[in-house]
Amino acid sequence: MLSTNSTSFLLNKPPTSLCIQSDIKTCKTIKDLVQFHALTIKNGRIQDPIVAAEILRFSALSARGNLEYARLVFNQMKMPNCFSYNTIIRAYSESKNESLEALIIYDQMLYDEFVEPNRFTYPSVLKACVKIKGIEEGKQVHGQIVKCGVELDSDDFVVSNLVRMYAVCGVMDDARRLFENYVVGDGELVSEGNVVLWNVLIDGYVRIAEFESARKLFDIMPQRSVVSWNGMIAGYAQNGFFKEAIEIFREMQMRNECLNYVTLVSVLPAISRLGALELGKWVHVYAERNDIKLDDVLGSALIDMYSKCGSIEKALQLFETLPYKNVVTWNAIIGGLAMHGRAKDALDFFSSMKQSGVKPSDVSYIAVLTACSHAGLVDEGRYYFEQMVRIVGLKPRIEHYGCMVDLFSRAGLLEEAEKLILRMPTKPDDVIWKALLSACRVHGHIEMGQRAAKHLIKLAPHDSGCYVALSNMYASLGNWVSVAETRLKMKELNIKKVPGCSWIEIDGTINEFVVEDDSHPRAHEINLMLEEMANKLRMAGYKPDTTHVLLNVDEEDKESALNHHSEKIAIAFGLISTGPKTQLQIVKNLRICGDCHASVKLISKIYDRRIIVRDRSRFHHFENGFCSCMDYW
DNA sequence: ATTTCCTATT
Repeated sequence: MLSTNSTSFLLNKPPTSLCIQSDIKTCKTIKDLVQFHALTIKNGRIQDPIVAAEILRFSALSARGNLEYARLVFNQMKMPNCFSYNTIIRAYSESKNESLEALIIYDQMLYDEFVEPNRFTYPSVLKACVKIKGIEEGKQVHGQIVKCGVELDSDDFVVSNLVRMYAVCGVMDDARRLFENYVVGDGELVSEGNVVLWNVLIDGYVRIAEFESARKLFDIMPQRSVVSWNGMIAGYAQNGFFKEAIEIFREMQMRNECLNYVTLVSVLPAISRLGALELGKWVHVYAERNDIKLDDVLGSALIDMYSKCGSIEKALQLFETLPYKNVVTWNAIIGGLAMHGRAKDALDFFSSMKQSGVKPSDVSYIAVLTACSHAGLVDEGRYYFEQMVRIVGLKPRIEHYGCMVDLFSRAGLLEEAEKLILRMPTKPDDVIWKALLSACRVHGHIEMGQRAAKHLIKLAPHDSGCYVALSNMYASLGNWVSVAETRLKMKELNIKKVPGCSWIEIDGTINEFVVEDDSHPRAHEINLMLEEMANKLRMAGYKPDTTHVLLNVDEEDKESALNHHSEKIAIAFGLISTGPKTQLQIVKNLRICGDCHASVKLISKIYDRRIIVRDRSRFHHFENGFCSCMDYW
């Protein structure tokens, strides 16, 4: 750009005057502060404890501060006052990895006969204990608080940090006891408007995934802040309770509760996972209309939402508009492209990322390897794996091995996949064996399939996945005796197959269907549509591929079973609920089966609809009889 | 003069 030159010229001009800061309030940068500091040393004002404390505070806590400088200032104080101790302790407790230093200075403070820790000291000291995960240190500090004799243990800030310390360390019994002693006096609930204390305890239950206790407290708490709502949403979302997260979010809107930036960032992953595009769009519009800052963090969450909800183009558009992109933003778009099977674009973005100076993380490589695996780019996958290990020096995680096993297995390089599993340094998990097993089924390699299944059963004896995959493999070979044996074994061990489940969002409502589902209010119309679809498919010359049906029953029954796979029901519902040519978007919990894949291709042509299906591992864009995955999946 | 809770990517 032409204008860049003139701008940088202006920026590079040296400052015309060196104005010495004479008041700390006018200091903007650490340089200003150093000048001011020098001045106070020269004129002796540094001896004034208040001036010294202010200098310390600026260097330790202001946004442009510098902890090293603060430490030097602190070390030069002959008699640091309580305020100075508190300031430096707080700065260290909030530091990235020097929190232990906060405890060391606190210890120093205890030995200093001229100062006593006060109610401003302990929140930071406790925060430092949490940071270093020091429950023993925390208990000691708790004792010191109780013993100090000035009733610090009835200060809101001290108590909520104590409860937080126990809660974050997972000692919920102690956290609860403290909370009850403080909040409930004489068996009566005392409401002091102390929402934070409630939030902290709820957060503790959420952390150990005790959602019943968390929800109970949330429901009865006398007052809720936006943080209470956000905590529940984030907790549900991070633990896989996506519907619950969205329900709470909806309830917030219904009650006209104030939403903020954190609310949106917390609910978006849940929206992404469910593929609720309409709701996701609403969040985007809400942020724009309410001046919620669309920065790299919220931007990354939105990019992930658009790509997981099928709108990879919208994700790309948004990506271009973000002025600042961090490594997560790049990972989101590269992972999105990979999911949509756009391997070349994913690799191009990966190189732009490096070019723009953002260092790839291990997650970036997961995205890149996923892209290779979905497109069958075996050599490229090998190349990037080697690059990651040998050049970038990242230690491969089990997920990276998973991608490589997947890459080899799908490409039919089963021996190489198995070799890698046997020589990888970490113990292969069930995901890895499952990747190999399902490839063995596709490529009809029964001996290796049985070997993989054996490992799988050992690793996850009560997971239905391996039995289903095994029985699938036998079924596709027509070995019904072995299918029956496998099924019997499942029955004996009381292992239930995870039911196939698909959902489709219509007018902002998520409609969920399981196999052979007829519980929907419009079930009758849906069934009529399913019949019509089957007829039209047959007229188009389609022959159902019944090897995907596990039962040894009549061909006719098998066909009927196929027709009632959850994704077909969802599509039928989509067809009757939307106008002609409207694009349909389906999300499925498992991988789409071969028969559904083949028939949805035709359905997209017969009904002239774009149909986007997100299955467990990737996106399929069906249009005019073809699928974007080019049948490689 | 100071202090607490909730934040994205596979």
